[in-house]
Amino acid sequence: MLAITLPDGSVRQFDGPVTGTTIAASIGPGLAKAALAMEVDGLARDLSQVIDADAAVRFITRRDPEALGMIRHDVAHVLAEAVQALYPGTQVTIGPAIENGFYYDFARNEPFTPADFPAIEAKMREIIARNEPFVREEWPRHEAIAFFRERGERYKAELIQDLPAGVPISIYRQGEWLDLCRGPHMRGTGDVGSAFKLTRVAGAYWRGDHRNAMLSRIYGTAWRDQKELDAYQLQVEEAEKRDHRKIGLHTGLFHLQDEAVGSVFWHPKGWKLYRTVEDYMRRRLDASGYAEVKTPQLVDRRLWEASGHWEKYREHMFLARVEDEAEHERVMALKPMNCPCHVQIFNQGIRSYRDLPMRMAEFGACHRYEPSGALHGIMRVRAFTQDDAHIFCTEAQIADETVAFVDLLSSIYRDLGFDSFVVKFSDRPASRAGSDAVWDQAEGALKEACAAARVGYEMNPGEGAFYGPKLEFVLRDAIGRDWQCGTLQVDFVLPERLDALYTAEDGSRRRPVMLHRAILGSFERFLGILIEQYAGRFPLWLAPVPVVVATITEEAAAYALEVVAALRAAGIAANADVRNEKINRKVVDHIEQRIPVLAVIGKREAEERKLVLRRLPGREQETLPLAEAIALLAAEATPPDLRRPA
RNA sequence: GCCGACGUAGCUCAGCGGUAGAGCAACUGAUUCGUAAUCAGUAGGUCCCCGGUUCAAUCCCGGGCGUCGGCACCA
Repeated sequence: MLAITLPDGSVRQFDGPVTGTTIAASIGPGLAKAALAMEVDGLARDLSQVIDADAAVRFITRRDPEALGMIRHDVAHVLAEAVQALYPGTQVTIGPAIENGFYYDFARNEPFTPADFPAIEAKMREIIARNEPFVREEWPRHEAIAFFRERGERYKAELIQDLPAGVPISIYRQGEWLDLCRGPHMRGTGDVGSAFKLTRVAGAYWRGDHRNAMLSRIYGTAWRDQKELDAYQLQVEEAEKRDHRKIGLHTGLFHLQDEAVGSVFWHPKGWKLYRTVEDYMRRRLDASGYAEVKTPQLVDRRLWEASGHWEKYREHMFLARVEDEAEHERVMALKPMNCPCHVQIFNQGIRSYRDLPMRMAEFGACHRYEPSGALHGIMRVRAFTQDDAHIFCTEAQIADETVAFVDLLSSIYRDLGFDSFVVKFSDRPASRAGSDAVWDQAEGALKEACAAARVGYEMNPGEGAFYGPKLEFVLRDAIGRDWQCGTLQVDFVLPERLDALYTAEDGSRRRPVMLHRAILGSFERFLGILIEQYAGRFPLWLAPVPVVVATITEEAAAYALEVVAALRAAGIAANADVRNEKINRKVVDHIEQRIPVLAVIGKREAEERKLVLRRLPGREQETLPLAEAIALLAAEATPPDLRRPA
């Protein structure tokens, strides 16, 4: 006898080992039809799996959250079978479910192109229509390896070989085709349904290592039903409209061009936005005990050699070779970061423990020769400005400084419209400076500080900087891509390399710890994300043109110019639109230009000295006396930090 | 950097082995019109660059540059 406990607490007895299929059937025909897989004592399993001991069982149906992952995983198998059927000689590798879909990596001499999709999708629908059951088998390891080797599947053979000993080698069959897979799967290929679509092809390195062969990856999306797929595609289209590259160009914020790849040409409106954010940041830093500095752009290679950057990042630095009068060549580098220069300022004179913590900030313009494939709009560029600062402090001060930093960062993100963000903790990378003991200390200090600041984080193993562990504050763009913006890095190495010292209370000379920290990260990246966050329609305090005053008739033009002057006097960078166009046209134009507030005036308003305010792209309007309207707009155009009582 | 796709007017895009087209924008004129595109006209292009094939290349081929999507990288 064995007892199966169901989620509602009820218990069913069975004479002997049973499959999920049998249990589901015993509960009812509806469930028997709906159950795709099950969870046995909390672990996902095939429905066909035999249960031979008392267990808690929960059935997974199409409605359950796990179903999406299963559909995507199963459709990846279907894709692999279809591809091997159509393109003999193609080797399979791995094909996981991912956010919104799935992919499968294939090894094939000739890469796929989107033109191949219709044929592949048609073949996939055939396989799904056949509804072949997924059948799980466990094979002895050597047999599995021999089998895949014989079929020329060297990647699969390698995968099996590298599976840890003791892990069962499970094989899933779907009709004639089979694949190594951990499972679980749904009942058969028919459960995949028809709400899937291949989306793109891409190259991807085998096992994510650039020294390995490049495989051909096919991405797809898959959903429970057509409605979900349609909704997803609509969402993707909407997200694409928020793309900062499109909005930036369209609303005249900036442009990029071939003669300065990776550098931004900021136009007047974009630069206004930039300066608004910079001014805001400067006020926040001033109020938080930071002292701003400015350091050289071109610095002799000696300093980069001393800091260790030369050895590790020379390839990614812009160099300038100059000859002095004696024809000695000097190699200078455009600074790729600010920290070594900040240490030079710290090292001037003799520092006391009384000077610590010393918070040294710079809006530091940096250049890095980023690999061409990494460039992305203004989010990943070769010339950028960091809101950088280095806090020179004692080990004992790390926790307090981290707490203060996280508070400041949270407040700033909130002001700028980001209520939530992800924190990642990146610990020691394989290639690093400093001893393990120093790393233990640095990672420990940062973890303690996180606890003190009550910051939850996810681990990002091996992703720390070469000189120390880091916290990354990650924001997401419109298309769902994650970007590291803020960062806090603990560094015991650079003070050592650049010989930073202070005199302690007991008169001894000690090394300060350096905390490298940034909140926006780079202005370029952050503004790119900000544009996507607001779809180019900023709150009044950020908008380069917060208000446009549009006339209905030329008779109102004089009043319009007067209103604009009054708005500007109140600190609102308003523009007038007195073009000889219909008001309908003006409304459309300013919606497209992402102007947040349109003030419409005609003869009536001019006579009554009023303003009609319309929040674009909305349709509602309110009519206010001029002074009242200006006061309202001025309040809204005030940066949030200046709105708060001091 | 690697794999793939793409590069035509300011923007969005169509097109073709016989030296290019639309819509919007620009400019000119008319219209002064109360909340989601007024009408008419004019002008605008080394078809990314360099080679090659061809009687002839924007189109085909090779190389380069750039952009886009991934991968790798991200001090």
